[in-house]
Amino acid sequence: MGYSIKTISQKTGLSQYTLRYYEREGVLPEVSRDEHGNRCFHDEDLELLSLIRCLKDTGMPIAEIKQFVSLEREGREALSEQCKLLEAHKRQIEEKIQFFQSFARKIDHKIAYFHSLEQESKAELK
Amino acid sequence: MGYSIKTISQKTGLSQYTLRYYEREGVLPEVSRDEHGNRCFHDEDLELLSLIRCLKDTGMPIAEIKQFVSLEREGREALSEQCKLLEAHKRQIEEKIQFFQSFARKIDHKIAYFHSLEQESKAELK
DNA sequence: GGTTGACTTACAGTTAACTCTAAGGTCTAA
DNA sequence: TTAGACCTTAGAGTTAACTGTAAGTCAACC
Repeated sequence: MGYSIKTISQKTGLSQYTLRYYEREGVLPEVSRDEHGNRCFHDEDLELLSLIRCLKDTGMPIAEIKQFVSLEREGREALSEQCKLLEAHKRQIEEKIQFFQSFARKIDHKIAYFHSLEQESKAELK
Repeated sequence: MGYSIKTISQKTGLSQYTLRYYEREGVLPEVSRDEHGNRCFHDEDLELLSLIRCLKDTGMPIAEIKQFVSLEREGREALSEQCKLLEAHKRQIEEKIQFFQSFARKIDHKIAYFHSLEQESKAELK
């Protein structure tokens, strides 16, 4: 019989506000309703949301996620299109990882430099 | 005799608007002026800006960068404080790298799954 | 000596991604 | 039967980080 918005909010870590916002904006396809008009999420929604989180947290803007999700509705004809999007995004993630690693090294150098300054200061006090 | 804002904008890739905004907000310490009141950047500014870019691009909010930079003015007493900030940030970058790597794998699985669906579709057409 | 171009300030506007409020419906437990 | 917990919508408000505009100064070129 499906999950309430509260449950999905807890399971995904996205606020109820955000879930409604995502549906409004078309990031999430229309969620089905129960007899009272309340949202009724299913396992497919949960699965899609997990992919959406993944895309979002790796820096894909929601406009682009929306595009990806809208291809979902077009079925098999759109599969290669979706693959292209994912592959392009994966390359971006990999670039980001490279960036982050080089930044981490840079920060390391800065930290080492700061430590050497501290040692100097201590030496002066003697 | 120092660099103009235009030069610095080109060297750092930050817009002139952004550079002024950073100074206004205290992300950048007060930049010295020439006899006409125009900003006159020096190599130290350039160096600090390169660290600022690095912190920003690895996800540090500018409010926190501001805090880090304000410690700069306090000289040697603040060094260990600055180190702590950098070290904490480095840990965050490393966590992000982990995250990104696991997300990249997840996207890989999705791509593989999509490819298998495509193969299926082709097989059906025979 | 007028125009062009780079700069200045103060302040208003924009964008993305939420986040909240108001006003209301429905169900359950005391 | 009423208080409380849940949900709904429409639409307004917030936040971070810029980005743009307006009005003005100054120097260099034609």
